[in-house]
Amino acid sequence: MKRTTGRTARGLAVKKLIVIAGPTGSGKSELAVRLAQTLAGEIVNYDSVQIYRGFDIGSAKPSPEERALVPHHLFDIIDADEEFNAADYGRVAREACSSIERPILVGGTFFYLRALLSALPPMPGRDADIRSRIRAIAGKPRGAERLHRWLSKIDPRSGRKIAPADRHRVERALEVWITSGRPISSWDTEASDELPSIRIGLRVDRAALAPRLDARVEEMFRRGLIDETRALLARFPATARPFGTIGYKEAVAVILGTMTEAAAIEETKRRTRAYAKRQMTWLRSERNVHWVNADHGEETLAAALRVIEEHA
RNA sequence: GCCCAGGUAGCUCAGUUGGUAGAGCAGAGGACUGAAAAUCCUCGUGUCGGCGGUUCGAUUCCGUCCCUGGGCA
Repeated sequence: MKRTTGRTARGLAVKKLIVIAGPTGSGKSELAVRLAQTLAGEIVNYDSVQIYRGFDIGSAKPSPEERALVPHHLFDIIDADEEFNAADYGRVAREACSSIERPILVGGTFFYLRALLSALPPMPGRDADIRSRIRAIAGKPRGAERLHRWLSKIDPRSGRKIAPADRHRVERALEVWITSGRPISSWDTEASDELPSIRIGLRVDRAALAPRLDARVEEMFRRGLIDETRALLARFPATARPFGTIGYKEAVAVILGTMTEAAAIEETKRRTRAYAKRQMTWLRSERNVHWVNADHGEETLAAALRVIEEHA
């Protein structure tokens, strides 16, 4: 196999999306910027919190300086009180990627990535009225069990797959049934729809990751996560979605006086670690991921470039 | 030195009217179809502080020693 720099610089015959994946704190953003500089690429975000305007410190959003180095897309595209979900992301991201010469996807919300690459089935979307009806039942004694029994009746497959306590999934499955008359499990994605991509997974040393994540959380609080949250809280209702995310939820608790700052830091560390673990679990089951060792500077970049050239 | 209260899973603790013990957190693995940094599922043998005694049987009762808090001197 021979490679030429010309081929890499000129672009690829078939456009493949370059995807950088890995747990939080694995150095995805840095690698992406280096890749973008080398390949004349543009960064496209697939992180569900970094899409929100103003949620900067707690989401570890790239700084303005970093963003000035290469074009960055899908950061700061919505406000905290706007409704936005994976399906919206899939639509917005497909459009963004189609207009960009060499997109390099970076983020950690693999469900969003799936919504982009595979697209979600053409099921009905959210329906606020139906949701509140379902939630009213859920709030009653043994409501969760009743909803799950209902689900099992209309969609045994989903009933088996979804745990009664998994309120989000039970709720959505029933919502789809009520609005479309079809069980959610009957909507399947067409595998052929998948956009071609080269997925680079950053492999990290588990033992080294935990202390690094801890340090990063402390740094976030030192840099003013609580003040940032206070300012956002003045503009948006505390019930807005991003206020429930890691770090922001704890910062809100400190502002409300229900948690000490020290406890907030510990809780944020805990949830960050759990999040990284969930990401790794997801990534492990993903097919076609090319693994590259993180934190090896030039070596990581070189390995990533090699993967891209070999699979372009 | 004396008096209390404790010493049980990596941590915080519950419990056993005497039949060798279980929660939360941590940790590990997994799921993921419009809330996804969300929401869930699975996984618990540890000289029950040491040593003696009573007992068929002690982590549980008794004695003693050690350790940690707190109080009194």
